[in-house]
Order: sequence, then structure tokens, then C-alpha cells
Amino acid sequence: MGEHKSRFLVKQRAFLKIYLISMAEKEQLYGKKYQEVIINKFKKYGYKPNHSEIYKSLYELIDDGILARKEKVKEGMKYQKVVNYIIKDTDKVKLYKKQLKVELDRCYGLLGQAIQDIYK
Amino acid sequence: MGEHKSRFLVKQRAFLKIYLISMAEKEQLYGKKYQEVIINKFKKYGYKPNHSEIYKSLYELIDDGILARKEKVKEGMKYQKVVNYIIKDTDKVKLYKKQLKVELDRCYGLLGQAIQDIYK
DNA sequence: CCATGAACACGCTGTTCATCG
DNA sequence: CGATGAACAGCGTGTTCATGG
Repeated sequence: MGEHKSRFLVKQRAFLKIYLISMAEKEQLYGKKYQEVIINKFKKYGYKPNHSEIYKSLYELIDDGILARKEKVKEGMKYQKVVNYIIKDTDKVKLYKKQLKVELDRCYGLLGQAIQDIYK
Repeated sequence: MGEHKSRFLVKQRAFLKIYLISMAEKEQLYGKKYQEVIINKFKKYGYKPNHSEIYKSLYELIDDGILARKEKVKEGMKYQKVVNYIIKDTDKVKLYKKQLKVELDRCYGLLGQAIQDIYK
């Protein structure tokens, strides 16, 4: 919703949200697992989001009506209850992905220009 | 100095500082002018840093011993006093530029991978 | 102990206010 | 009014604490 007159770079929360959506489309995991996957994915970039940010991102996605919760008993474990997430509204997913594409491209271009200006 | 175990993207302040250094190497302007140039440069990316961030960045650069102040009477104007900035320590400039190169490349790569992962 | 989630604290950044010529 | 700078406020994010199985 909110259009920003002036923003430097994309906020971490928005970044995590689009990444979580994208992951949820492929495989249903639970919060902690998503965190592990993301940390592993971005290890070489030294980016290690903490668990709170993941949960807050997931919470917002549910609040936005994009994802839905699905409680489940963790396989192989005694009685550990975890929360899986499924896509709830594919139209909203499409819209959000489109919006974030614009934003990520903007940031990518901004950084690229800076690197060009300063180091070339 | 501070090594961060986990950072998402470069902070605006660091971004402005390296940009200001780079500009100060080419032409000596004063705070407000630097802001105008930067805004103009990044207009197409919708990035419009406010004057406070510019001044705080310049202040930090002086505190770091990288830039030096040089008060001056604005040309053509009645008695407007402005502050110009000159490079004080070229070694520190080199070091800072090198450090920021690493950081900017990191962010650029991180965003690139995300765009790749999500949209390709 | 593992996963989830809430509460709390802090740092970065934007907005507003103050000064000076 | 143009430039500089300080004070203040809000928000995003990291750290810590709490709950449940």
C-alpha cells in the first residue's frame, strides 16, 4: 500500500517477506527451518537474519492474507508442534511479487550506479 | 572499525560518506550543494536524502580525519557563509574506499542473488 | 531442549526547531 | 531567505525473556 516518496534501500522485512513467499510456493516448511535455509543461502554474503524477524515477517504475511497457517506435529519428533505455511491467495502473491520486483530492481540499479560512479 | 557479524544491507550513512568523499575529490562544494547533486543523481531511483543526513555524514568524515572544513564566503552572494570540504588524509580515503567497495559489492551480490532466486 | 512468539531496548534516520549572516 | 547544525521523535530491527510441548 504505502508509497514512499523517498527510500534508500529496501527494508529487511519486505525482503524476507518476498523470500518467504517464494519459498512457501516450493516447499512447506516451518519458521525455524525457513530461517536456516535463508541463512545458508546467504552465508557467503554474511547475512544471518534472526528468528524474530522471520516470525514477524510470517505474521505480517498472514495478516496480509497472503499466507495461511497450518499447525502440524513435527515428523520423527516426540510431540513437537510446529507451524507450516501455505499460500492462501495467489493473486495477492502475484501482486506482491510484482511490487517487490520493482523495488529490488530499483535498489540493484541504485547500488550499481554508485559502484560505477565511485570505482570506475 | 566495527566488524558486523550479520548485516543486511549497507547503512545509508556509510553510503553517503563514500559518495561524499568521492565527490570531494573532484570538486569542492558545500553541504547543501552536495545534497542537490546527490538528489539529482539518484532522482531516477527515487532516492532523496535529507539535509540532516548529509551534514551528519560530513561531520563524521571530519571526525574520522578524512575530510577537513574550509569556511568560505559564497561567491556572488551578499554575505552567505558556507563550508567547503577538502580531502585531509588520502591514505584514509583509500582505505575507506576499499572497505566500502567490499561492502557495496556484497550488497549488490546479495540483491542480485535474491532477484535471481525469486524471479528467474 | 526445540519452536514460537512477545516484550523490551537500541540505533538509524526523518522531521522539526534554532542560529547565523 | 539560504545554509548549517542541533534536538527531538518514530520506526525498524536485534536481544532478551516467556510459553508450550
